[in-house]
Amino acid sequence: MAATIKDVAKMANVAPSTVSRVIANSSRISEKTKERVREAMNELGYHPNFNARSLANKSTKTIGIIMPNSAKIAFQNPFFPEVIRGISMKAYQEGYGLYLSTGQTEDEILQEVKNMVYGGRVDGILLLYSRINDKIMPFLIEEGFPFVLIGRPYKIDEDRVTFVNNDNFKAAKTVTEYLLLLGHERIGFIGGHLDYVVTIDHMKGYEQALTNVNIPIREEFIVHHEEVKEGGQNAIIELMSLVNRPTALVVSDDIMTFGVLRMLADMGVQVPHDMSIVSFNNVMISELSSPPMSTVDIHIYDLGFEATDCLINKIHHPTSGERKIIIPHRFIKRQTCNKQEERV
Amino acid sequence: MAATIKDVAKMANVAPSTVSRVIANSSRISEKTKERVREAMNELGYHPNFNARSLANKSTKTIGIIMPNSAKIAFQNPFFPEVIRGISMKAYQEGYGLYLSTGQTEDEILQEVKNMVYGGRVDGILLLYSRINDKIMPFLIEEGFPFVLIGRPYKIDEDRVTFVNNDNFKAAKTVTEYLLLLGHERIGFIGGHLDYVVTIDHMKGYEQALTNVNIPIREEFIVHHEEVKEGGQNAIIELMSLVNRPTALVVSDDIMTFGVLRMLADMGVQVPHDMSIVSFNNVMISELSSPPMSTVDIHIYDLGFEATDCLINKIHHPTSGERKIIIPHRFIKRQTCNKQEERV
DNA sequence: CTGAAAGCGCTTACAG
DNA sequence: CTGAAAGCGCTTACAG
Repeated sequence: MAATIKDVAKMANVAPSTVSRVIANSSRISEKTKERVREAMNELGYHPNFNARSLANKSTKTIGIIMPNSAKIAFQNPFFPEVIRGISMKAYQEGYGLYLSTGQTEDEILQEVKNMVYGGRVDGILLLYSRINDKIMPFLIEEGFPFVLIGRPYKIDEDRVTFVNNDNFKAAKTVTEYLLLLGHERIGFIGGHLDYVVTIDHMKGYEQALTNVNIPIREEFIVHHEEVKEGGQNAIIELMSLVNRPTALVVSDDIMTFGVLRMLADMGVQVPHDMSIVSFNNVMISELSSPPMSTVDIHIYDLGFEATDCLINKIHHPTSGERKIIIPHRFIKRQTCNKQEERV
Repeated sequence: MAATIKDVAKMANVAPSTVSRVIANSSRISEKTKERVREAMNELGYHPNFNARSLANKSTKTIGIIMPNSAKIAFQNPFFPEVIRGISMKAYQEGYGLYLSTGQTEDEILQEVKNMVYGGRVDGILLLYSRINDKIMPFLIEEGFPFVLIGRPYKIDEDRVTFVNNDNFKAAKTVTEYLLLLGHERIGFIGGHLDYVVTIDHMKGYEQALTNVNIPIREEFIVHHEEVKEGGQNAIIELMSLVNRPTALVVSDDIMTFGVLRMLADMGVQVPHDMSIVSFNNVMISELSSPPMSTVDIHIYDLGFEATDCLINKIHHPTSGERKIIIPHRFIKRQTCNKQEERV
């Protein structure tokens, strides 16, 4: 049906191998024949067959993107589209395509990854999340397959994986200190599932800030929920039911904060007057909350962009060492934090 | 490196063709040899090479997803992640993979589509948007390549394309009538770029509702912006600067409505007391606006799911006719609409 | 500077 | 029920 390299060769009166070399723009072919071949290609509307090329080349020029149980959780949070934006931009620049994981459970995803790797469907993989006891990363390490993690590996394997991350510990410590300096002493923490390394880092930063000023860590002030939307709302119910409520909150994710703000408004609790809040991510919509939320911009787009850069590097230079990149964060002060007055 | 069909054949003492048939689970192979071959496959950790299979098969088992200039606009709006969720689910069920467009300009995207089609990179394509004067769809029609449109084709080509859409005209008409029935007479419309068919349909529905009750359409009440976030905010400035301001608004997109609500709050305009608003999409975060927005749930997930179903059908039965599917919508009343009192 | 040939790892008529 | 052979459309040593 479609024109092949043979058709072009015939029309240009050369061998198929020559056509192939013209496509690759080999310097060993004369300008004259290049011209002739190119004309034939245009004439026939020739386009190289991707699968044939991949098979012969053992290179697909495509990157696999692995999200945590894709449909259910991941795409509910604007973090993922935004990180994919960054990935997409860099991938396009470098002529790489994007292949998306679709599995729901971890086992399904692992199976997909195996198919990608063994089947030669992608040249490298981007892991968009970091979870403890995850099976995907160990598999990739074991296989020596090029991949880059967005986030950081938990404890072990630190030196065996390239990753792009924020300093989430420090960011959480800083915003907690900020609340402390505003006079808050009863500060709660709302985070995602403790399986996620980012949650752990946020929590540790929060705890460290409290410990540094000798404020004991109160278990009941720390709540975790997996679902970002309902999670924020449920967390608030728990926290506001305490006899001794917190006056300020560190929330691990902006979408959770939307839930928190919504629920607080329903309860008639004024933010920031009655409750101060700092959050993380600064996704596109964060500035549109009511009131606009103070949050840590983690430069999600850059995470994706840099990770893709690293990955493509690894694909091209498999033996180059592992890299650890920290994308700087920036605290964006908006209107969800207040000085806490002394009022017994 | 990786085990091939030949290695398996050797180990199981059969011909490569037999191994291939075992993979395809051909009924012409005896259970005995199937068992033997499968053992060998396990032993060797065999996984079929994807590119070889695609080349021989002329089928890739992957679907191309085309978004409007991917990075910049598309992923800013939760519509796209949500529709991809639906796509992802159905694709996974049917054993299809997802390949994402990454180009930024229309020309770049068209080039990508050509590569996908001519290069045999995907078996079918999902167009996630419908824009007038778009070059992608005509190309796909011309080539007779399997694709499904989410949205509807504008005027021409109605009968030559399979599409999955909402009745956006009717939905817009209904919500406008709702505002009318609440006593509003000065109703504004904020929409996306008029290139998008969905914007046109919303606007026509809005206008029809007004015309039906003999309210003249006022140009200055209709504003369009492409950017969802800034768009909503800019639109409000324009509308509130009018001498005779609207008392109610039909807004084409929930994220725009977030911008509208934010800006209105800054201006001290009370919603719904001073301004009623209805919106479209009901994305995940819509219920978390302040106040929670009344919006039309268009079942985005279903759009993606059904479109994928249609596409896979088309891939399997290329000659079956074109289908037009309308996903039902549902108006979700929350707290952004009020009865309009008579007050000169 | 160019060509003939082998090979990438599968599938699928064809033959038996 | 199974095998030998040709073919999918490229690339790339090897030779000249």
